[in-house]
Amino acid sequence: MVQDTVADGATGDADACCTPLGDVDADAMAIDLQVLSAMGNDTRYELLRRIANADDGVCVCDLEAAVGVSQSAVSQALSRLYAAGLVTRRKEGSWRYYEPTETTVALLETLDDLRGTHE
Amino acid sequence: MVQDTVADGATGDADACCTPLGDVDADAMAIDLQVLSAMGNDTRYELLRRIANADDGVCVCDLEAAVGVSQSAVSQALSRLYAAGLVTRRKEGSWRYYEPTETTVALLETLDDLRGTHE
DNA sequence: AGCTTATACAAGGAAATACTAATATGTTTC
DNA sequence: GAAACATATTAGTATTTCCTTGTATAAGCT
Repeated sequence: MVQDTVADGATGDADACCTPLGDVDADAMAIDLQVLSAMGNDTRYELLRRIANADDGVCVCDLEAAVGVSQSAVSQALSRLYAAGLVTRRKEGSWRYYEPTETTVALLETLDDLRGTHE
Repeated sequence: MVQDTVADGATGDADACCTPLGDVDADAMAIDLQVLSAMGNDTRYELLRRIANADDGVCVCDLEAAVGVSQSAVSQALSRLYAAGLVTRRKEGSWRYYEPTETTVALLETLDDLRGTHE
């Protein structure tokens, strides 16, 4: 397993205020960024919420009606969510059903908890 | 408390495959999107990780050395993280120390857990 | 086979983003 | 108060993003 890290430019000279900081795991960062940037968009977030709300899989046609963008935009958004590991897709006849992954469920739950409790 | 929701375009006619989907809370969405889009960026994610890694607050000068962008860019990134409620800032002399909020800690932990366990 | 429906892919453009450079503000030190 | 340092703000720009239109693929129907 590659254990690459992003270099810490400040390593070496400890100035008045500057203490060297722990490095960031580059692989983890890449994965997390995929996830976060995929979720962090109006259209995709809403699609994800709707997919997560439904108990069973949701087909694309449902989603198209729900969010205010073209069929093509929905398809692209879903592809991106899929690439980020946030949804699974299953083909059934000519429809395609999307379901949330554990990652999606866990993150949305965390977000809900945070909003509920504080601030 | 306002309980606004994003309208579900498909409400009413139930087609062959289309079932109406639960609506998405607009307030929750706005907050979550602030958080997710703030975190979902290379520079800001790395800053956040470094801030979260440090036990005590981190001052901007540390961070500037660590990530490969200008002082101005770091300042802007930190402002955005602050606006999203992901860090607190405290002034001490001419330095400014940033610390992670509970939101940051919880989300990064969730992401770590997810990466560790599956896939 | 041809038509319709469901979804994906490709190309282009408008809008948002994230940076740099320059300047401003505030703090410490001399 | 002036110089030096730490951070923020502004303005401009290059890149990226996200959507639309148009086309392709694939399945179901007649």
